[in-house]
Amino acid sequence: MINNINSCILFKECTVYEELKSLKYEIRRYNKNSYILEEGDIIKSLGIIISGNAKIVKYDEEGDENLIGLLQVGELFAEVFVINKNPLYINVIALNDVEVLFIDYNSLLTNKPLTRNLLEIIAEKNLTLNQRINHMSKHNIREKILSFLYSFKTKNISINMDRNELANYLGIDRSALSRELSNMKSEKIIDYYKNDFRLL
Amino acid sequence: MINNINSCILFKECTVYEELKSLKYEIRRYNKNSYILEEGDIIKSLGIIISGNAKIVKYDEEGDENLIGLLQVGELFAEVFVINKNPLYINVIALNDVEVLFIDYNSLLTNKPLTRNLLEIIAEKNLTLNQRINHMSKHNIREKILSFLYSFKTKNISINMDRNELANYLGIDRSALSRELSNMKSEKIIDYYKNDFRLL
DNA sequence: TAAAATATGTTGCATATGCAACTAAAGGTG
DNA sequence: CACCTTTAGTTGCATATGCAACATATTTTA
Repeated sequence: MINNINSCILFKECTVYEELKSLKYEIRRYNKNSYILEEGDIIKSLGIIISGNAKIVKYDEEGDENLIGLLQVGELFAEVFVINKNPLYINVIALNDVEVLFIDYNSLLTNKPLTRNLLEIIAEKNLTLNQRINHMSKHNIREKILSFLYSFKTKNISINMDRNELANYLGIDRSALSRELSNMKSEKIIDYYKNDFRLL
Repeated sequence: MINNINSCILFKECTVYEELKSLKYEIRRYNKNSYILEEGDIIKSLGIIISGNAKIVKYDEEGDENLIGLLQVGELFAEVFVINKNPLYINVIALNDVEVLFIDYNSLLTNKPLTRNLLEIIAEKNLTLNQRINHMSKHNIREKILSFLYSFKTKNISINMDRNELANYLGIDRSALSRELSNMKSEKIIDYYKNDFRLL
């Protein structure tokens, strides 16, 4: 259902149907576990999930699968590879039955609002990556956690990662993260229950 | 001298003079040590260094200056803040007498080749940041170093960072970096002299 | 070329944190 | 509800690495 992506930021302040009229695009369907994009591909279209879920993975030297991210309806993927004409070094795999809208990059560039939105999306990712680097650059776990929590600019924080994901995000060991969270709780620096944190 | 920026990637496959005709822009001059952009500013123009050098810094909680990067002739700065309309959280300071070309973002968007180039620049930065995160995510110093060196895709590597900068880039201690480099040299995993490295 | 400044290497030491292995709690499923 | 799976917390231990302080090497400046 194309309507699903009305909420996609790429179409911010646009009507999907209207914009698509002037674009070169196609809709493709994928079965569970099939490859939507594969390492080495050179792609010329932006992909947007219309229905279903997908994962982005990378295989390391030993061939182990490495989860980079999850894709939900309305999410864009692999934009930077399209823009830079670089061969993909990630894989995008359907987690269930998935529909994808592919928009030809060249035709998208003729559309000013969409181009502006694309720029915004990538610039936003840029800031996000920079933020993560800032957290990771801190010299100990406590500072990493605090850097992360402060970035929410509020005392009450709900995060959308479990402990494992948070540990990966900050580049630390899960058990060490748990340990330090405990310490900080007992020192009354923070309080938390599950994924809700509070700065004291 | 506007000619200095012919090499700027923003003008890739363009003639600066030609493109500027259709753009809203201005050229500003700054004395050594003056602020080109200041934390908190909301900016609507992309800046490009035409002459001189500048630094990008951030002040931490204690007010200590933190070097984020250096700007040379032809380099773009603070693009992501322009695109996202976010207030700046960095400062750009002239290291000597500096001339800056400011191009109004809205008018730039009307120019397809420049917009495409801007997208490329930001996408490229994105990949660079991702790469750095990959290095930093490794679990020990040796792996960080190797991840960094492998990313050059060649056995002979010249880097443009000194040890201190490299240590910061990888998020580790300088002396620990030196130590590990020594170890790797004596184990004949790598060889190096100054900023030239070789994978064995 | 001497002297000062900067960059890199070395080393001892303390400890923060990764790792492994386990326990406890929560969530999901039939 | 009982069972299984997933997620989170705990703890002992070994060690990699941060830190500090110094030594050496290289570059810059006058």
